Amino acid sequence: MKLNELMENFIQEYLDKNKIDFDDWSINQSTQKGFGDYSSNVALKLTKLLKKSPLEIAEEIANHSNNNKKVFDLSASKPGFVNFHITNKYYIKVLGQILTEKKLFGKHKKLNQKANVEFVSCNPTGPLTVGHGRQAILGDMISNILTWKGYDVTREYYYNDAGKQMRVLAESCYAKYASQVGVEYKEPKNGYVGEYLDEIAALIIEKHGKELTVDNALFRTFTEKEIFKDIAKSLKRVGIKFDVFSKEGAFYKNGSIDSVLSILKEKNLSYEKDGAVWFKTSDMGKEEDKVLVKSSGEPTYRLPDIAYHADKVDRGFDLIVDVFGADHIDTYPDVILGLKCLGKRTDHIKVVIHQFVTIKKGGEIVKMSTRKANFITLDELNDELSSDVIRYFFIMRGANSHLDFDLDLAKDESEKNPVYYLQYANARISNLLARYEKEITENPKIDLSRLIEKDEISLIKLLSEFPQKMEDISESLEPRKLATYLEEVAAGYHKFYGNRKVINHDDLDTSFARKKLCEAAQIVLKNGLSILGISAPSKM
RNA sequence: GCCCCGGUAGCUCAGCUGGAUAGAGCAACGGAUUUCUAAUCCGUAGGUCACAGGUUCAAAUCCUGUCCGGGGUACCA
Repeated sequence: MKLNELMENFIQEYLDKNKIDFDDWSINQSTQKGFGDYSSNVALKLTKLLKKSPLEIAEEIANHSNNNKKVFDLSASKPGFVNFHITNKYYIKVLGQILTEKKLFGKHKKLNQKANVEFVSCNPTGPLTVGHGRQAILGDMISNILTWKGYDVTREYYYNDAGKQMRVLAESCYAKYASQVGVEYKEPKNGYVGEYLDEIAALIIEKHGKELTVDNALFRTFTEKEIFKDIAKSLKRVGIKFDVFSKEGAFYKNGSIDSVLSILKEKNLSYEKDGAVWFKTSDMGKEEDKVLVKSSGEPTYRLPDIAYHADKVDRGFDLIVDVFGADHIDTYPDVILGLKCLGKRTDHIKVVIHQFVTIKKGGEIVKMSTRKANFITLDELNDELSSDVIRYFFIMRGANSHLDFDLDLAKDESEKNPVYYLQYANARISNLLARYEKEITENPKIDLSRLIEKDEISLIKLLSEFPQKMEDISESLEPRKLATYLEEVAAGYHKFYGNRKVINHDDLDTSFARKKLCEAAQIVLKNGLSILGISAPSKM
């Protein structure tokens, strides 16, 4: 049984025995030293009900019969906490478990459930920016976390290959083409102007000659293909691959957009006004109705989004995660509403919203716009920093906080990036283990209970928390928490390493036990780093 | 206008489903090194948790209001 269950049972037994019906209590890690490893507020919460002083209740609970003396001792402390002191014996047992389970330690067994994670999903109108990078890495790590949790994960990229944006892109590309072949053509209003389009135009000339006219479909298809190639390349450089690409166009072709419209109309949830089709969102608690089909006859993004999500639901995933930028905060509820109106299941959809990245360059905040081409690309970042550093950089802040990305500082600080701290801990262990094998050839008996020093036990304690940590993270979908945890593990290891000599010819039994602890620390570090998609080199 | 996020050490940020004496990294200062890889460790200093009310045995954490900063807000996606 898990540790937290054992502790919960202990308190529950007390409540049952005294016929107290009460469940508003919890057990938390103790923040203060000297009060055990975990503590419960149950006594404090019970004061009103029992009309006794909290300390008195706490003492009563702490003193009631404990069937788990091998796992924990108890104490009560002011103002009324029940403290659990976990025994070394228990930790030693977990250490043995880590060493046996190795790569599987903390990993959930197969759930036989499918999860879909949609992320990046930006239209192929230009290279990926640093802003997209945050989402790419966040989504990738969330996918890893869900895989670790036991899901079969599909990574999906959805984009619009059919709308106005792509038309403007095609025309912008033609404008570049025209200027290169010496034909007069006015650039479209709000067109794209980035240099990448010059290159694509040149490529079109090279492959298809100079005689093309503006209505040639190549300017759309070729450009889309080229830009997409580029996007895929940028993603690959930070270790990201997608399983499925869904195109908006497909939902026009297979009729699902029409069918969404007709269902909504049938249910009297849409109406026509000013030549447009409106979604009666105001009937469902929204402030105003939203447009589904513009008066031009073109749907807004909302409609295909609903059709696309309906398709995802129909594909039978047990969990659907959408990773969106902050601009979707107002819009995704419409999509969910749409699904509900179609009678689709929505309770298994999780939306992770991340705030935007603001870029500083030369001390100035850069307003990013793909259209105006004053963006910083993920590739530029990649040219300067390693994939490991980039991955870590993006999740060092919570997704829900703005990320001020100072490009100069990132380069400057890449040497100080905490990712090296983690990697160094791992490299240190590798080196030590190799050295151990070389120097000590005897095979002493395994006696892990020789680990009794404070720094040893607290390291094991940290390691033992890994499975629960992953459990929490797979709920909250916050990779940052894993990074923070791994930093603690690395710190715990470095501390242990500084205090204790592992290789000691005069005490082989202790040496061996310590070596085992090093192995366990490495197991947890490597497992964690693999989830973050960060390498664990054995030498640095 | 409406919506979202943030305001915690000099700087960058953790902590926020309420719990005990508010943490880490960087920067500053002092120490440890014939190294099991110092990309490390130990210590010192640094705080009115934006402000004001409220709820509670208990508030950085929850509620209300105010101020400041960032972002979003189309018949663009």
